[in-house]
Amino acid sequence: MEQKQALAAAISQKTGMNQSEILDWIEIPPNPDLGDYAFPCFRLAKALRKAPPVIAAELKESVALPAGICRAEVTGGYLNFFEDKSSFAEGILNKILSEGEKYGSGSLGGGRNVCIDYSSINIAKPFHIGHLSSTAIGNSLYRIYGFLGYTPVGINHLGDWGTQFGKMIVAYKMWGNQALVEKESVRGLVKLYVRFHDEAETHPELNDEARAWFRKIELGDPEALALFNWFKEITMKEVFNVYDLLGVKFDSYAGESFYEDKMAPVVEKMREKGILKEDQGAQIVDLSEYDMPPCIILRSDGATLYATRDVATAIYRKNTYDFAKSLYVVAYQQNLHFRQLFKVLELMGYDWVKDCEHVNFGMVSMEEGTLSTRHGNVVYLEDVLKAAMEKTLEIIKEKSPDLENKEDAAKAVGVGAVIWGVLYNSRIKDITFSWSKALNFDGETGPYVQYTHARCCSVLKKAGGYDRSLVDASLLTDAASMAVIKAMGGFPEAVRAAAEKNEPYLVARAVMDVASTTNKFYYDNRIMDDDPAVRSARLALTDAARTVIKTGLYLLGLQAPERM
RNA sequence: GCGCCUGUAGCUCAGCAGGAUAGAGCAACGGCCUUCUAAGCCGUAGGUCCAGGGUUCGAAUCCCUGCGGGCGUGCCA
Repeated sequence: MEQKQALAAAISQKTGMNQSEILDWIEIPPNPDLGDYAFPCFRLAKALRKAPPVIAAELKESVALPAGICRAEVTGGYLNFFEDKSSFAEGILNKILSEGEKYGSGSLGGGRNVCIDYSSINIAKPFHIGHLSSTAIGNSLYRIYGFLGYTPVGINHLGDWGTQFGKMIVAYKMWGNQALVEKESVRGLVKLYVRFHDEAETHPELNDEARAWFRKIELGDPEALALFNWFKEITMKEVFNVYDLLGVKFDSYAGESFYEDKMAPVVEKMREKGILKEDQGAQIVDLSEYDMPPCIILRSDGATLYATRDVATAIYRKNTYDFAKSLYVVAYQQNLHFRQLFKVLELMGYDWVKDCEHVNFGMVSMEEGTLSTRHGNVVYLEDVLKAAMEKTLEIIKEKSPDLENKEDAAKAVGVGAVIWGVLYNSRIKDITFSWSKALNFDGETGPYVQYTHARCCSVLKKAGGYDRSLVDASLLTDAASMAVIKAMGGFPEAVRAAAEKNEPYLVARAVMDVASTTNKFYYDNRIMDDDPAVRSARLALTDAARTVIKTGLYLLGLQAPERM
C-alpha cells in the first residue's frame, strides 16, 4: 500500500499528473510474473501525443524507483514494477508475527456503537435454514466491527407479538396438551399452527376466536399471558441450543412486544410534524413524491403495524445506543419496507437516518420450492447442523482415529461447513438449499480452511518452536512462499472492505486465498528442512499463515480447531 | 403494468469506481500418499461473459433497448 503511494509520487513527479489520480490508475497485474504493480500508459497517449509503449519506455528511464522497488519493465503499454521480494516478505511477516491475532484489526470505530439487528426469530415458529443467512451474516458483521474498534450491539428483534399468538392459543386449547408440547417443543407448536390454518379454511370462525385470544393477551388476561409466555419460553430454550452450536450471541432481545408501549408517542410525533394523514380510513405517510407507496402507520381499526413498530424501534435504538451505524440484516424481500421506513424517519427530521442501512440478502428456497411453515415445507437449522456434525464425525473417525475429543472437532467443522456456505458468496445471491452441498467438505469450504489451519498447527507443534531471530525472509522468495505472503498482505484491506460494504464474503475470500496458497506452499516446500535457517523461515511463514487463518475464521464465526 | 435485484464453464460462484490470455470450486477424466494431516496437490476437458446497439485507444465491467429469472407493489411481518 505504501509502495503504491511512493510509486504514484515518483510517477507524478515526472509526468506532472495529479498524484491521487495516478494512484487510482496503478493496478496489480493479473500475473505476478508481469510484476507487482503496473502503470498503464494508455491514458497519457492523447495528451503526450505518443504511443503508450513509448511513454512507458521513457518513464522507465526517468522515474526514480522508490525504496523496496527493485526494477521496472515495459510490457506493451504498461510500465511494470517489481518489488524487492525479501524486504516485502520481511515486512508482512514481521507485522503478522508481532501483531499476532490482532493482525488486520484497527481502531477505525473509536469505540462507537454499531447496532446490528440480525437473526430476529419468531416465537413458536421453526428456526429453519431461512434464518441462517441473517444469523451468520449478522454474527460475522458483529465480529468484524468489533475487530475494527467499534462496539457492536447485537440485537435479536424477536417476533413475539401479533394475532398468530391468538391462533396458537386456540389451537393449543383445542388440540394440544402440556405433555405433548413439552415433548415436541417448537415442532409441536408448529404442528398446532399448521392444523389451525387447515381447520380455519373450513371454519373461518376460528379466526375470530384467535383475535379474541390475542386481545386477551393485550389486556393482560392471566391465562392468555401464561400461555403466551410459555410458548416464548419453549421457543427460546430450543433456539438457544442452536445459537450455542453456532457460537452466536446477542446483547438485546428487545422485540415486537417490547415496543408495544413505545409507539403511541412516535405516532404523536408524526402528527405534530404534519406528515400523517388519513386515507381510506387508515393513517398513512404519503410517499408518492418519492415514488413509493404510502407507509401505513395505523390501520383503519386503529391498530399499529410493522412499520409503526420499526419507526419506534429505530428511534429507541438511537436514544439508547447513540449508534454510529444501525444495520438491519434482513432479506431483500423487505427492500421497499426499509426504503419507506428510512424515508419516514427522514421526514420526521431525524438526520441520523443516514447511518441506518438495510443489509439485505437473497432468499433461501428448497429444491422443492419455497419454504413455508404453513405447508410444512421446512428444514430445521438444528437438523442441518446435526447432520453436518454427524458426517464430520464419521470422517474424523476414518481419517484421524487417534484424535481425542472427536466430538468437539466434529462440532467445529460440521457447523463451520454450514456457516461457511452462506458467507462465501455475496449476500444478494439467492440460495437453493441442498443437502449434498451443505454436506460437502471438499474444495472451497469451511472445512478446507480449517483443515489448512490444523495442518499448520500440527507442523508447528512437531517442530517445537523456532527462533524468530533466525528468520531470514530472503529464503521465502520462491513462488509458492511469495503467494502466501501476498495473500496475507491483502487480508487487512479485505477486512476493512468487508465492513465498508457489510459483506463478510470479502473476508471469506481473503481467508480462502491464504488457505489455498498455504496448501500449495505446504506441498511444494518441506517445512522441516534440514537447513536450520530454511526451517526457521518456513516455520515462521507457517506460523503467520496459521495466525491469519485463525483470525479470518473467527471473523466469520467459525472455530479453528488445532487438530481435526 | 410499474419498481428494485439478478443473468459469467454442466452446476455453484469470484471478477464489474473499464485495462494485459475471463478465474475458482463442485461434477467428469487422468496423475500424486514408506516425507511435516490426501478434508490435500497437479494435470486434461469445459465459456458467442443472456441478446442487440452505444461510449472508449480498450467493455464481462459504463449507458440504452429487449429477453429470461427472483422479489416487491396500502391496511401480514
